[in-house]
Amino acid sequence: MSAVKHDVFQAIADPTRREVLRLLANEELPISKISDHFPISRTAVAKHLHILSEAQLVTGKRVGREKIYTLHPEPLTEVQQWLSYYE
Amino acid sequence: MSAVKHDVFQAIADPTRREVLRLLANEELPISKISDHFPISRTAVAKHLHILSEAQLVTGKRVGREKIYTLHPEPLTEVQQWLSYYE
DNA sequence: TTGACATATAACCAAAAGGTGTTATATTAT
DNA sequence: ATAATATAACACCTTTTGGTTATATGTCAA
Repeated sequence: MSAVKHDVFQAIADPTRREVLRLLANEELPISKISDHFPISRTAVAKHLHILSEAQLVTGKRVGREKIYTLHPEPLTEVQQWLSYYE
Repeated sequence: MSAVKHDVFQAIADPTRREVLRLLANEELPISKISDHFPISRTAVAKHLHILSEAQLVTGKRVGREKIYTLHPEPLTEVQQWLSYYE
């Protein structure tokens, strides 16, 4: 799970990660709140968030003992541009 | 390679498969011609084509001893629609 | 009819993906 | 000070992915 290993196409390939992005579109959320929405462990959700942050789709800021994740949809334009070829 | 249909998001996650789609955007091609463009074996390319066809992004028609693949970009609209949420 | 060609199929492999549970560390509330 | 909370960091496991090679089958050309 290194710094530039995951690209945006890979990041959005997983349905759980797409749902995470949807959640964060509405509001910033800590890991615990995000993992409440999924039937998997908090550890697994944290890994998904790490992959999303490698793709620069989210950032996490420390607030007290929580880590609050924020959506950054900008990298999705790469997908958009790739798709535009087929319209 | 499961019998379960591959999702279009998963299909386009792989860079080789995205390149295959680009090639087929210009012209229909048999497997052998497609695999000329990649440093991997013909078998590997055939597997990628199988995944793309599970996602309904390509179809293959038998012509003599060749199998000619054709692009069908329609399923990409699912990605387009998913992306539109973030614009 | 024989040989070359195009693809299919099968067995196999290493690495990555997606998950688990446990333990450690930092922060907050009592 | 202690207990509870939130996350991080491991170690570990199973399945999937992306690739290989070898062999079989069907088609075309000489």
